[in-house]
Amino acid sequence: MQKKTDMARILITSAIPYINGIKHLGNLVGSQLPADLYARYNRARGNEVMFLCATDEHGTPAELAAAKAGKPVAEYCAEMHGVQAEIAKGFRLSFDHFGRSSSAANHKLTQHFAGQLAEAGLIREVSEKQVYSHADGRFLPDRYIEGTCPNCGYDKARGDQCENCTKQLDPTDLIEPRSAISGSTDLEVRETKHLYLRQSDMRDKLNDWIDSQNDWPILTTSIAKKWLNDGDGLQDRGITRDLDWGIPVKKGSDDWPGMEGKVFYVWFDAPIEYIACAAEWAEANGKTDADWERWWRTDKGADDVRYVQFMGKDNVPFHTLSFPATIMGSGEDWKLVDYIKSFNYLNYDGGQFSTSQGRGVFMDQALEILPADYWRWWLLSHAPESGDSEFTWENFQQSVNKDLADVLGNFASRVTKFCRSKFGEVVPEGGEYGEQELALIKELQEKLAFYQAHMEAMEVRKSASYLRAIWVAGNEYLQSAAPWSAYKEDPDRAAAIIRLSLNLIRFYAVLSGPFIPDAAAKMLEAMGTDNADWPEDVAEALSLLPAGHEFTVPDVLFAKIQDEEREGWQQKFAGQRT
RNA sequence: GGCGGUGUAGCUCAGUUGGUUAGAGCAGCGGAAUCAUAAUCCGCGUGUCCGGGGUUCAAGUCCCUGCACCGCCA
Repeated sequence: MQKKTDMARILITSAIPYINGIKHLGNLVGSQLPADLYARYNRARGNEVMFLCATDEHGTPAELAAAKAGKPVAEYCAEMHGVQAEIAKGFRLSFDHFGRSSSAANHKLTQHFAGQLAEAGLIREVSEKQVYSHADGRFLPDRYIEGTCPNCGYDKARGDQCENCTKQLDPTDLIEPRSAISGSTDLEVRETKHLYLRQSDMRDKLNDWIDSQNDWPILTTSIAKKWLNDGDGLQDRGITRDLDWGIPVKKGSDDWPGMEGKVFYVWFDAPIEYIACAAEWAEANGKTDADWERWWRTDKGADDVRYVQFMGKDNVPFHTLSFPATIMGSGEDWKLVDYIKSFNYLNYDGGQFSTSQGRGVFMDQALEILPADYWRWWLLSHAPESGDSEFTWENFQQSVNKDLADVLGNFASRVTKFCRSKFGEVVPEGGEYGEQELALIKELQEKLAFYQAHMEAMEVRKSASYLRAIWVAGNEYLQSAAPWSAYKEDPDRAAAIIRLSLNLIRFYAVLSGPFIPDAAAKMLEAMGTDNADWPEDVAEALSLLPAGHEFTVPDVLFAKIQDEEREGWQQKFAGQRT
């Protein structure tokens, strides 16, 4: 049991997935899944956890996807949020709340932050020229304007860059520009006003803050430093757009003269949703403002909170610079992130996973073919921490069959079935724990310490490898203790070995829960207990199920992936998603 | 073009502030055992640590340089 004084408070956020479509396994392993692992682990250790995620809903891509689906954008987003929430449940992502960046709470907070920043003199107005499309009835972002490249003559150059000659372009450079949405050439350059966040003014402050984070991974700090120091240093960024779908530009609750009809740019309101999500959580659960503010306001109880963010490496600049600039610039006591855990990319069979090209396995497809635990285990034990990593079907099949079916699943099976045939479905009585048991306990105590240390450091792969080693230790013990031999001469000795082994199943269930929650629950259920207390003392934990305690033999925990199945999936997922 | 990353056994990867004969898992080979999802356990690894040069008593581990692949940015 946890002592009250050990209890920590951990705020965890996962990068919020964009609303447009279903994410692939590379997205999952880069943020939501490791965040869930960490959340589950901390809950299991008795810490108080607030784990938040949401959908990122604003911006042009959402509008276009909705138009393509023939639905109003709000309706489209609501629907897709439901789809993503359902899939998250399927993967057992244990969010305390899965919010929406389009929520009322986020509208209010985003407008509030903008007001605070304006008051602090950190916002400036900029008048700029943008392309307006009469046919589309909207301003076009640079990349949605196509035309002929003045440099190389390529006729599908985009307004921001020519893909053919890679030359950086301005939309006005294009010859015969047209809308990439409608193809219309009825375009007009209009003068429009936008708000910019003066990030450049905060460069030194941000730099000092980054410098003070000496325990952050190099991947994280090097990206941040690059943006801070590259060229002319950190640039101011536009925080508004001429769009319909988004959070209306306001200064707190007041109108913002000259900004009528404009919305905040998605990069500005998306991270604020981390905070708003907590407010949504409170509202959804009948809590008060104070209940969520104690996670986010250091002047309202959040000073002892440790805040950890999980994300893919492409998201690092926003989390190390832009969002902190918003927080710091507000002049209010909002919680800043304490640790950023970032991930590299997962590749698929020799190439990249790609949402736009439909390449790889997507979250919904994964759940259609195998239970969540299979994916969770493989993805986490191969998480791209030190560099990009590679998914192949052969590796997936081998790892899952060996680790889950042969090492863990079979252990539970051999122990429970042996017991049932010799002693019945009850923890057997007789004999005592001897030298072999003491040696095992000592070994487990050591491995447990390493497992915990790696989990706390968010070393995902290493945690997985220690967990696996803990499973293996059970098989080693059973093999050398050989209760099937002992039973013939000394049934009491066999009883003691099996009593310990049955306790090991419960022990494994508890330790494995963060990785494979469904199997862990099945193991506990089979052992006829709901005691999922984290083991502090291994010897104590392994005598928790006493002689006479009833259990049941569980069904096969992990069916093996057959060669024909693997080959079928390999083919099925070889092409593009249709 | 600029910046960053990666390049270690057939495969996926570890290698902490440079220090004894470079490691793990899987695959492969041999053996033990037979309780179990033909699962488990034990034993077996000379691989130019991408190439070249340098610093050092000592480099996979630091510096320079070349090559390959990848990413980000412009």
